[in-house]
Amino acid sequence: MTPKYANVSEREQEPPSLAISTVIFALRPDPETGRLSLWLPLVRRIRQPYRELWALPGGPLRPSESLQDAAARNLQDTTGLSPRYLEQLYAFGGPDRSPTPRVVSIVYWALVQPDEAALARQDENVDWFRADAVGTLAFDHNRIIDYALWRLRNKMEYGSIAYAFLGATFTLAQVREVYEAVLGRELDPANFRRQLQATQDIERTDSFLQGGRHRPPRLYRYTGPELQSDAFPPA
Amino acid sequence: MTPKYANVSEREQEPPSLAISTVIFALRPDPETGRLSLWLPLVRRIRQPYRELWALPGGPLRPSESLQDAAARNLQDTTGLSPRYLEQLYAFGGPDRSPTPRVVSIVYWALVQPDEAALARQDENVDWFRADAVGTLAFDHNRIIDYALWRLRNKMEYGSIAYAFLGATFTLAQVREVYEAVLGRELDPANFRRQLQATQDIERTDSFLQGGRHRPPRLYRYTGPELQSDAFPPA
DNA sequence: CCAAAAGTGTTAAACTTACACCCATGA
DNA sequence: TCATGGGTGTAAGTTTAACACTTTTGG
Repeated sequence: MTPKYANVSEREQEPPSLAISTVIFALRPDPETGRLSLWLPLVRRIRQPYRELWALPGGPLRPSESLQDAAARNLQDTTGLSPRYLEQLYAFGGPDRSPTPRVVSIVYWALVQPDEAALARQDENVDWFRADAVGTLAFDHNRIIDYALWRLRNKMEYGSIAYAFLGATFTLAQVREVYEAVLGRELDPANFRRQLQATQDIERTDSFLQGGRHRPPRLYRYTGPELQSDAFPPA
Repeated sequence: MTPKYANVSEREQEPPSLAISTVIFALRPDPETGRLSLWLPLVRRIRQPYRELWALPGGPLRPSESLQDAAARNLQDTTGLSPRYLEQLYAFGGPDRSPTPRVVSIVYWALVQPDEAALARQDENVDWFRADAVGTLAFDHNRIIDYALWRLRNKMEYGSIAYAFLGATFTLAQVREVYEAVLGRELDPANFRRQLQATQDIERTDSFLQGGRHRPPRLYRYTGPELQSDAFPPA
């Protein structure tokens, strides 16, 4: 048993404060290659510490809102989007992750659909970056993003989160593109399509996506369990 | 956008306080059937709210310790054991999980080896319970335990955490017993043994476990990646 | 008609699963 | 020597993975 306070200076420290941050992922085509890739919004810090550096969107927890609600609000404020998927990532709280007053951050990660062009919400202090090229960020935020990426890829391996990136209907090739963008490797179209169809999570519609350069692919609809639903993990 | 404060009473609330709690799992033989089952220690609350009810061990975060360290200390204090495995579980922070002042709890889960008989550390206010029969606990602690169990079983499916329950050497049948106790179903000994041997995580020793009633089984040693290592997930 | 993506078929290899069987020991 | 858990063998069923092949559209 250690004594209640190791020394006087500790006794006089304030209790650590709490903040909520969010890693928001969206897929958008790379302006150069045209292939889908992962992007996320960052905000520029306007005060010390780390003033002028980019950081994850975040803020304090309000008295009456749940952790999840705080994260969702966060996301709404910085992107204007509603999350299709929102889940707690991790609580970061090392005594040295922030200079001076200690901050414990509970971090959420979210997936949003980009097509709503709301990606356009950029200004001097909010911008989107490729997930694999964010530069040096404030605090331990690079580490946080790495972890979020790891978790995203993990979930992808055996999950239905892919649909959180897509609209109400989609082609099987689009689902494959999502997987390829997130996992960073190519997948066999033939086998992939069969694996998808083997899960009961999607259902074919009678529509086809017109306007492509070749044979129009059939559209499908997600019918599996509620994505993200709410508050709690058992995903 | 919601207004900054919904009403005056909210403005006057204190910021939520932070606590660390720990779900500590150990395997011990059931006093009746003799088969291994999951147990965890709980502490009796000595103050309101929920006075006299059993609850997860926990306490405040000290100024200079990391979240992980706080959880480890917690565990040391209540069981006298060091965790072989300790990982963050989830942060619980609904505005209504505790009457009156709001508390955000960052919960860890741990696996310990029971053989050190330190299970004996029981007194009026600390006792061990079967994980599937804890009764009604304080706060949302039943829910937390359910989630910890879910996560444990999940990790078990494709992981090497099983070894965290065992000593330096063990028989393959012991590993199987761990799996059976946690997953709650029987496994084919023949196939299970082969699957274990197929992973590179264990290595055979030249010793055999003597004293059984039948043919002495060979002892093995874990040689895979550090269990639990520290601070961070990428398990 | 041609290029290219959509979509189907086929087969070898890998991995599960179930269960028969032999082995070695304490009693 | 027998009962029992330790340990090996094996064959059917299922899943994965690679890739050839047919279909349908826009140009």
